Amino acid sequence: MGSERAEPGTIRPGGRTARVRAAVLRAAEDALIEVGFSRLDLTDIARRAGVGKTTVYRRWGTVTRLMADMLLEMAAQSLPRTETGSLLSDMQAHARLVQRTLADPRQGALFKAVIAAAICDSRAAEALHRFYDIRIREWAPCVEQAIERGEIPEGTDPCEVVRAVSAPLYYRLLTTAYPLDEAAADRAAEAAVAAARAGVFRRPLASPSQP
Amino acid sequence: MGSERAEPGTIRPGGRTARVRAAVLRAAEDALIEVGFSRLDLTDIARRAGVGKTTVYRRWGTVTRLMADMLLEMAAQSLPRTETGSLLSDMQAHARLVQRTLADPRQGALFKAVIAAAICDSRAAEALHRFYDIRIREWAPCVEQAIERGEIPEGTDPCEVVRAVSAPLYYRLLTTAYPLDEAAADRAAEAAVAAARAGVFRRPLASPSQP
DNA sequence: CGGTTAACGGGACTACAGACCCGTTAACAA
DNA sequence: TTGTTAACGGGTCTGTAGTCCCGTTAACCG
Repeated sequence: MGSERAEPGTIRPGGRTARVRAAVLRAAEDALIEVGFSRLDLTDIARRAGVGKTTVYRRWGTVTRLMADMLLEMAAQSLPRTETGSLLSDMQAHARLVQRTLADPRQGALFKAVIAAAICDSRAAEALHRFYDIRIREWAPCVEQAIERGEIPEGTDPCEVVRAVSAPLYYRLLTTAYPLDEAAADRAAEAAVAAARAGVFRRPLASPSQP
Repeated sequence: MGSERAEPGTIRPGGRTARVRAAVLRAAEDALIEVGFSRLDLTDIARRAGVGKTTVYRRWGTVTRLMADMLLEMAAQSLPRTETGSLLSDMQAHARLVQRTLADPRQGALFKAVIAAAICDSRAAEALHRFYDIRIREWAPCVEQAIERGEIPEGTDPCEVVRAVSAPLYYRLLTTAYPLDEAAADRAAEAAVAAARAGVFRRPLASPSQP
């Protein structure tokens, strides 16, 4: 993120290196959509990126590490959240965002691929966990405000509510052939809010939400 | 399943073939746990199974098709469901079953792997969808009885309720590093039941639940 | 039983992903 | 600028996953 001073024995993230990284990540994304996760190979990605394959093998080494780096990049681009006055509307907005993202052929394939990568490699898994941690936390304030408004009980774990909205959409994407439509998104939001109102997501004691 | 008559040009699923299939599926499962999905290769599986690698390549051809066959096998072994007198207890039983399965290192790795396979290959995806369709339907009667008892509204889609129980557990498994404990299972069951009581899973009109 | 042939298995062959070597380019400091 | 060296890239080599050929085994039939 920041710019480092370069002393002897120091990395050089400047111009060329950054350009190579961007080209490779973009090429990897393209290749991912075209040939799918399992058929990805670094030689092909290097060719697409117009970069020496030695470079790709030296910097990333494996497909899954490259995917982990893609996740870092994805996490860096933060998305804006809406803030209407009601928890249901906010969670509906979140659900629709997730639904539109996963339903889009390109983005959907990308998300499936990073999940597959996380299953295959622990570093990719770590990167994926960080990514979702960030994304989920971005929506937590909506839930906190709902608590302050008295819509849902004191002590409710905000992140659990936000996850409860996402979960059914991902589950549907991965384990069924049904379309990810707006109705599914709305149901996910309604279900999470109903459960939150019922006090299901209250923390048991004074323990942090993220152990 | 059934036994066929063998006319010229007919398959021979008898003795040896079945034995080979069983040995290969078992070896694939072992290999999966030991080296992980991404490092699976058919030559190694053939060696583990004590079977000619030509056989494995001829019958399955790719890792993902072998995984699809594993899913057929998994779907064939049906599990018993509990039937207490209350929806919450039934859904808690379901949630605990899913939680214990996914939390078990062996089974957890297996389930992650078949999901990864489904992401990589459309045939494996189809097999996975069938598998979950069966598993989810097995628990639907609990929800139907709850409707008859008047616990939840008429017109509730039973499968959607059962999926709502599983979803948060799978989401937690795939996108976080948090442990899949009993508390998570209970929360999943409580959330689904609360949403069902609120009428979130009623079908919009007289349309079938599975389009 | 014996004949037919689906299915298995050993071993040779091939293509190519990934490793390695070493010369070239261009960040960064002075 | 100029020097230093991190990082890039072309070319070559190698291990091995996956294919192919062909002889062997054992299901299934009559």
